[in-house]
This record gives sequence, C-alpha cells and structure tokens, in this order.
Amino acid sequence: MLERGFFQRPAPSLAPALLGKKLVRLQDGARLSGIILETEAYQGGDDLACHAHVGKTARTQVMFGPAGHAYVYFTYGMHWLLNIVSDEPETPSAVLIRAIFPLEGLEQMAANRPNLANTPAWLNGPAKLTRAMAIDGLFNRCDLCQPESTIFLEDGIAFPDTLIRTSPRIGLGKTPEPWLSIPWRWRVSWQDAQKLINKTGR
DNA sequence: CGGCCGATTATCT
DNA sequence: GATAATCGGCCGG
Repeated sequence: MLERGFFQRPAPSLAPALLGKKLVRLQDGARLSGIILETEAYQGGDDLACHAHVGKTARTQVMFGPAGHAYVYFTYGMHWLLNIVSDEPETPSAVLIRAIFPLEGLEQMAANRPNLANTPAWLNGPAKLTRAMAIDGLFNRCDLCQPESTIFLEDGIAFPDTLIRTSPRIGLGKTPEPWLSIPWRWRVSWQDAQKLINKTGR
C-alpha cells in the first residue's frame, strides 16, 4: 500500500508518478485491480479548471484536506469520478484517474458493468473504471492510506518516459485560457501498456 | 475514424 | 435555474 508521503506533492508532480501504479479495490472479498494508464492534475485555487477554484464548499472541502484521500464526485447526472487528493492541507489539489489496464478480478469488474462489451480496452474512461470497480459517492473523503481501506494503491510497473504522452486536460468546456491548454494530462497507450505488462509478467 | 447530441441529477449561484 | 473533469449511440466521410 502506498503511504501518504507519496501523495504529498503538487498534482502536476503526482499525476505522472501515478502512471504504472496499481489501483486496488476490495469488493466482497474479491480483489479488483488495474494499472493506472491516464491521469490529470487539478492544482490550486488559481486553476480555473479545478472545482476548488470557487473555494471551500461541501464538495470541494476534501481537496483542502490532507493528501491520500479520495475525492469522488458526481457529474453529468450519472457518473462518479475518482480523484486522489494531493499536496499539503489548505492547498486544494487532486489527480483524476482517467484510465486503467485491468489486472485482477476481471470477471467481477465485467459483472459490475453488464452493458459493456468486453472489448480489449474497456476501462479507458474515468467513469468506466469507477463503475467497474464499484466506486461511488460513498467513497468520497475516504482515506486511501488506512490499512482497512477497501481502496488503495500499490506499486506496479515502471513505464519508460518515452511511452508517456502529455496533452491538455479533457472536457473542460468553457474554462478560459491558459488553463484550457495547460498540458496536465499524462497517459500511456493501451497497446504500449499491454506489451510492457506482458513482458514483465505482471 | 470524427463530430454531434441526449441522458440525468448533485452541486453551486 | 444552470451547469457539468462523461458516455454511448448515431450520423457522415
């Protein structure tokens, strides 16, 4: 289990460091997991794309707290998105988990997503992976560094820097420049990940 | 492939 | 009352 110290840095530093780490969810005694393939950073009250730019509200409060906690929020009337709170208290900051490469508990994750065809890359979206891992608002503000947590992170594999691509963040709508174009999205392609994971033997 | 669009409701103003 | 850190279906090239 990754300890709190790992998360205690600004989101633009933590986000790329999370690539290759293992996201683990214990559901009904089963172990569901995947290698993180895509992340986005949301950093500080100055970041107009960050929910916390409006200040402390019931929703954003957790981002003002200590690192290593989950920020799970609801959007578009139907989706839950998982973030990991980063940086120091009073500096609102979080990393959105946008895609994982399924590793353990594939059968149960597929059962959690009955309507999804079992295509090769099927957890390539922030709301897809939360549904497959049965992560919803009940996990908002939970501590990912507690020994009894049913969601936590583990060491995984190391992706070479050459496989990591950056781009602007997705879905920001009418967020103004320069925030719209800041390259705070990091990702590894599903194909590259599969090659490396197979070679490493998981 | 890429673009458009409707679904559906917590959260904020 | 408006908006949304998305998704999946449907269209055209």
